[in-house]
Amino acid sequence: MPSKAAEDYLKHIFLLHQRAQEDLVPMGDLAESMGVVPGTATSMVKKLNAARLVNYEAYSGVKLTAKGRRIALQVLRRHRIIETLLVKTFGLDWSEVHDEAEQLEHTISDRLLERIDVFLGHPTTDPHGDPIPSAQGQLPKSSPRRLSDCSQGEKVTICRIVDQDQDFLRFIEQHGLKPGSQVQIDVIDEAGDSIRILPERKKPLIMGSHAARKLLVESSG
Amino acid sequence: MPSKAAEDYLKHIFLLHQRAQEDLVPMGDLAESMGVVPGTATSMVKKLNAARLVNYEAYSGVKLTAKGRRIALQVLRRHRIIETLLVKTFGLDWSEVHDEAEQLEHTISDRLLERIDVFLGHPTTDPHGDPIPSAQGQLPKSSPRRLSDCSQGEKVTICRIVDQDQDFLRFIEQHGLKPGSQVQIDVIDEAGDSIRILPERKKPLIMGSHAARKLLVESSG
DNA sequence: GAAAATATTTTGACTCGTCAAAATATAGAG
DNA sequence: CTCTATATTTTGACGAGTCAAAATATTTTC
Ligand SMILES: [Mn+2]
Ligand SMILES: [Mn+2]
Ligand SMILES: [Mn+2]
Ligand SMILES: [Mn+2]
Repeated sequence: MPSKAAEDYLKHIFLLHQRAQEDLVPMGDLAESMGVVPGTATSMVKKLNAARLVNYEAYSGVKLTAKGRRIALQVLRRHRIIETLLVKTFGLDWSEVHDEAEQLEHTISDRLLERIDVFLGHPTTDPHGDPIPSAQGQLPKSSPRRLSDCSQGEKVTICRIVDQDQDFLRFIEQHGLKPGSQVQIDVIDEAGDSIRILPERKKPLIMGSHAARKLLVESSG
Repeated sequence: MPSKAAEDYLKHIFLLHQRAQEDLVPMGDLAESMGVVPGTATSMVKKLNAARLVNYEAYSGVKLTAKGRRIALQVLRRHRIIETLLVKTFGLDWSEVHDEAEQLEHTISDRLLERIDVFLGHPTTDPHGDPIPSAQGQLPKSSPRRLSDCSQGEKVTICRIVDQDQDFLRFIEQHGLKPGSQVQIDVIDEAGDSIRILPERKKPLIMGSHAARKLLVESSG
């Protein structure tokens, strides 16, 4: 029943809520994330509130109701399954599937989605390592560390890249840092705000800690 | 650049033009085909006219310009390739893919479409036997006969069903009359306005000539 | 060839999602 | 505590796509 726009708002509220520890998502953050002017976010959120999909407190922020959360997770599931299909089956580059999925997530029927899920063999993570919610809306939770928090000499496996920016993803790919790749932490330069890492097959590289914070890892072995 | 609605109008104008020998498509027909009120069709057609996608003559009708035709064929290509994907790859029933494709045809990028085309091995007809326009907008033309025009005793192969109605398609399927199936004309009952046919593996059936007109065939062998 | 029937266009209104800019509330600095 | 900076909401407007119903044009009928 919710419109495409409404689905996107719910999804963005969910994601912003996840990444900030705050209970309420501020309207400014939501507007920025949605790429709209703040007043637009306010008016949409009021509609979502009237539809009992969010709880909205003026001047404080917004959070999802159980119903809103359910829809947000469904949209996320669609998005990530579609991305997986585009990369695995049709060979699109992982850096270019996000925008396509952003549209398709609102267009594909439940029936088709489940067929695709079966076709892909029920994948649990998308090409960026993002977990795929189950059809029942369960999000397999794990708490991987950030690459930026690892200690010198450690060997870790990249498991997730939390940034959809095309240029960043291409950068990551060029240095062989896709989910599943192993790297060793070579040097941590606190003063220089950077980290030097040794990918398995590619050349060593130095990346700023801001970028390193966007790579999630788990211990190898 | 054209909106989803505009794409659909162009497609419908193209299809109506094909099926009627008239040069101009009347606004009433277009409105009915689009499922909108006549005034709505008029206002959209005026916009398409302003965008040089159609030539519109008040109180007479509308026809596509070269540019409009190009877009219509692209949309048709998308639609039919998507239907093929849904049936062949994801196993959806051919009677239920039309509505889904009606949406997806406006959502999928050119890049993805070409990947899907490659994945499917460049199909030339969709699950209903409708020809798929080439990427350059060439529509392989053939002029198959109608089942209703066949003569008694003839053996023919069904090659196309020109009706997207779910119930009709399910009826066709139940009697083993999908594109590719062979049938023999058993009895032609002019007075009763019906035709009796013998499918290969299924039971004989009698269908009205209105329905028989929607099945296109070619001579077997 | 006039009257009636039918088709088309026009007008005015509505919803949705959006922006610009004004009004207002809240948070922060001193 | 008061003033200023920042965040949020309100207001008024817009384009897209649509409908209902009135106005008008065209076609058919007699
Ligand atoms: Mn989206
Ligand atoms: Mn992703
Ligand atoms: Mn469509
Ligand atoms: Mn078809």
